[in-house]
Amino acid sequence: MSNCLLPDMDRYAAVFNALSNPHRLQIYSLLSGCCTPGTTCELGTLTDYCVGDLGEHLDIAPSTLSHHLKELSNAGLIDMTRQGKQVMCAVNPQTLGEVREFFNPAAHA
Amino acid sequence: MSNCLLPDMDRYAAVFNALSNPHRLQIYSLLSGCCTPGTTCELGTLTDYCVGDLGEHLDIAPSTLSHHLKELSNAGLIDMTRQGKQVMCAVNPQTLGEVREFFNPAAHA
DNA sequence: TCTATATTTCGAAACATGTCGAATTGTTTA
DNA sequence: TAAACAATTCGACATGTTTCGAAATATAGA
Repeated sequence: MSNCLLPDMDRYAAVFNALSNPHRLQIYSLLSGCCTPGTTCELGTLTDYCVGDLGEHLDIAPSTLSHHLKELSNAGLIDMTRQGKQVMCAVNPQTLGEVREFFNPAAHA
Repeated sequence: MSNCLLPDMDRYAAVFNALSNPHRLQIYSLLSGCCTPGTTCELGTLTDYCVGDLGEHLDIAPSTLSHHLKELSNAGLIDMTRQGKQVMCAVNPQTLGEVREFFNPAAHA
């Protein structure tokens, strides 16, 4: 059994590309539960936000936000599900696990 | 003490940007010691390569390789030091540690 | 000093990205 | 059904990225 990651190179590159934009990284951090305004960091506490609530933290046009969310979703970093008028966003835990392994491959051997 | 990462958002975005290109990610993986040709994965075994040796794995022009190495270096992901005619490249362990914390912040609390 | 080897810098072309406003789609409530 | 709210799609523009070849720089050895 190999930990070899080279075959997945393009997929990991796409994941890092999704995190390479400050706005997208901020979105991902918010969903990761890091530094919710008014709280101390409760890391590992994944938090759901609807698109509109995310927008209140970001100072970008709704269309731009939508574009960034699509990129995060396409990369597998977040899941988006409609609930009534709103669309809820959440970290995809499986992809988070894969990225952790990428940087810390010995830890799961 | 807070694990808050928001102040470092732009820096992390720059790190992920450096890893967002398949060629750069392959360079970083080679230096990380993952999947050296002819070996099984010996992860955590950071490996040094000179620029020319990296180029033999990549099928890109030397000038392009040089550009990518500069990006990885600027992001703090690798260190480059000249040794005679050659320039040796190696993973910067501190930045690797910071990225690990980004995805696994509870682990060091 | 001259030559060979290793790497970088420069300039240009092709391509991708981030951003917005306007228009559109989906959903709930009056 | 009509209006209001939430989010997305589309088209356009400015900016940034990837790539190369040619030229320049750095080092070692004859």
